Amino acid sequence: MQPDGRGSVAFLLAQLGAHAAALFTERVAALDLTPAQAGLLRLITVMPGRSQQAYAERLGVPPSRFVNLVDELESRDLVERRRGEPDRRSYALHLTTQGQAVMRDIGAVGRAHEDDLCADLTAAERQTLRELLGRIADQHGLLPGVHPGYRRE
Amino acid sequence: MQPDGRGSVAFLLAQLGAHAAALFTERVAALDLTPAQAGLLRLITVMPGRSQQAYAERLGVPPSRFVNLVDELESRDLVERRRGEPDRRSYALHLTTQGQAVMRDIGAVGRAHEDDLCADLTAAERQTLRELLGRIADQHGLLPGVHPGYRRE
DNA sequence: TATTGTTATACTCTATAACTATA
DNA sequence: TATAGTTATAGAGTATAACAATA
Repeated sequence: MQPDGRGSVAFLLAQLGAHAAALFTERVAALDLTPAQAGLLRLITVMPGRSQQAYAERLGVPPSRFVNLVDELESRDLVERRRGEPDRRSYALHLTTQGQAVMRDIGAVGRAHEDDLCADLTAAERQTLRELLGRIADQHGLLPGVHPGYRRE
Repeated sequence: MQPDGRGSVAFLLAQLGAHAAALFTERVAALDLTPAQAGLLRLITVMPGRSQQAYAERLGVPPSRFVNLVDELESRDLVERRRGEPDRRSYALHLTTQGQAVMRDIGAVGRAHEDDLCADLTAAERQTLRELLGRIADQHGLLPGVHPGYRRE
């Protein structure tokens, strides 16, 4: 523990990260989504039309689990599987119109989440914080938008 | 996603938190410990001699799981159960001499972990980061030294 | 009767690997 | 024969609740 009694950067990151993730889980639950589902919707938004394999690999999720994730979203008409062309073994994933609408809701949830979390910081302080955290993320090779703890949500 | 393409503070916290936790898991595994075991050893160091119930409540771990945690540490002679006085239903927990030695190893691991994580930041930047993170942690009522994600490690 | 700690059990989540269809 | 996706299954980890000892 450090002189201020709050702990190291590493511990604060782990502690706040878990807290932020738990808050986000609650918030997207209001949209009847898990964080994993929300994350996949976002990824498809950013890079649409890829194969399931491509998304699964990027997220670090084993195929067997990924199928389930897509099944849930497809059964709710948020995501559409389209047979691959010309390789008909694969499926390309796309958001439906409903999926795009839900994606906008997720964006609103994300902004509320951010404001709640940083409520006590000024705009300048948030910017400083984002820069410092971004530097660490860069240095450790973390992909923007890909949650490492994704592997179990 | 933010203009710099790295994401919001909230997302960076969740992402880096999971990454930091994963790195720490690897490091303490070298001591043949899980993060949960290391966390309990630390808690007993800070406030020794309390009842199992007191520790379990503080960590937010259900009693049935806590028993297991103590069993593992006791079987390795790192922690000792002492019958409560005068209430003989309870057990007070203490570190053994071996447990104290392991606790020193955990401290060394923690410092290496911190240095690795913050390698690219100056001392002043680390301090700034710790202050900003500490403010958020305070605001959200997080207890120093208590990992929320503790509930499943 | 209530409380501390323990044990039993059922449930959820996961990865591994077998399987189907296309190539 | 190899690959994309799917399904089956067995294992790990968890919380709930029944239990034993002490108050």
